[in-house]
Amino acid sequence: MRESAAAETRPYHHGDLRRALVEAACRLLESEGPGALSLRAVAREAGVSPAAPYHHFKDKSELLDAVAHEGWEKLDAAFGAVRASGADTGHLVRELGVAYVRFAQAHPALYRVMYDCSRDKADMPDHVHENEESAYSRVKETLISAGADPADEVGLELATIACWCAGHGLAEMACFKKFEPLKEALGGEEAFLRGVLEHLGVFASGLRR
Amino acid sequence: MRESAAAETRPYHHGDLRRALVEAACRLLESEGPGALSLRAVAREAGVSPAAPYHHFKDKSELLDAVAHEGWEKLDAAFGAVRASGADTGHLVRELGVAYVRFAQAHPALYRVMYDCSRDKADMPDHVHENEESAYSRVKETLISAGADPADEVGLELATIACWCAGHGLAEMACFKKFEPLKEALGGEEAFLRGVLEHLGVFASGLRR
DNA sequence: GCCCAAATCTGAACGCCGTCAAGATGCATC
DNA sequence: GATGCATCTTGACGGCGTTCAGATTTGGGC
Repeated sequence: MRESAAAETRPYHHGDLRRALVEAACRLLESEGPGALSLRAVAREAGVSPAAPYHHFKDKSELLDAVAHEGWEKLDAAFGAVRASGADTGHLVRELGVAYVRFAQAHPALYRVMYDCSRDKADMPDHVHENEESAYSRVKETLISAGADPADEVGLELATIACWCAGHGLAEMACFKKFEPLKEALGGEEAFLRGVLEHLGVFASGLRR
Repeated sequence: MRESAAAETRPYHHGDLRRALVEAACRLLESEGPGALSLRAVAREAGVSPAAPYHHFKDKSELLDAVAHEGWEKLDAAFGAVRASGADTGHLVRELGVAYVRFAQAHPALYRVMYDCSRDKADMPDHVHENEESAYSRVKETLISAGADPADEVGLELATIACWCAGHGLAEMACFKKFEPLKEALGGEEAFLRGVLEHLGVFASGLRR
């Protein structure tokens, strides 16, 4: 059994317990929510003793880091799909914003873990800093292809952060029941999201100031 | 001792244990961070047994709700101070945004509890819905006094949400070390905050579109 | 093919947590 | 002064994160 894993490092006893633990954690996260994500429960789900994870992760938080990393890569992929979908450049930034919120809504518990980890380390995950394929970099690229001046590094960075603020803020607001009447009045969630993004200005014309 | 409290309901044994517990929780939150905020630790800090809180709160989460409520009222007060400071209406919305981020930075643990509670209940706290003195309402009023059309209820609500998204997003981004070089390049945090807000469009002219 | 050191897992234990039931304590009213 | 009730304590339960000693498996050198 389990031939799909055990591909890269392949440790000793279990096949690849490290990977198995991360997958078990993601499974628990989707099915039971973030409150149910204890180290012991993950070990149980992976069919292993409560102490076993400590041979692969220093800490519970280090396991959560690995889960969060998985999440950021899924977000990267979602952004990649939007850019590959061939929407016209003028609306691409807004579409990334919508995709971001949709991701947060599709995986709310994972999204929460992602930011909890970031806050605890007072920074975004390493792979967002270094990787040119990261979701953050994709936003920056999209801003450039929408007409931003690549030479104005400061302005570009500020615009990227602004997009990120808007996306994260909207993702956290969109789940509040308080706004459901408004969503209905606008004829659905999609219209709500675009409505808020347009009122932020940046997303209206793809780029502005 | 303790004559400032014991004003409203005034229970029996302790003076006002309910209030004392909330205050103890806030104290722990400021001094030890959100990770150290256990029910038992709060009871210890308040000088009572671990089971005593259960006569005043159904749950740990109900105690946290009370702490969060305290936080939202402090935020209301901070917004009230900005509006009373007499900054000109054109920049008031941006100033509220800056004040929001400053609040989140001054009380990071409390800010986290405030939103954790909101997410758990899938909504903002009741007093934000109902109270005309709430921080949320103050943003809306400020938008009107900056020139928004009070008759366009949908547009006004969308603009208010947009402000809230921007503020919350910025508050969560501003603490990431990733952006420190940029802050230095811009000559300080204040410039960073205003820079991002301006790139969001809404805050630039107080209102747009 | 065998043995050893190292890597991996188990089992039991510690202290802390949230929560609950039963009993002690003190206030308020009659 | 006795009664009743809200309040607080004590002690217990199961679950948690973490550690450590010991059992088990593995791959590499002979």
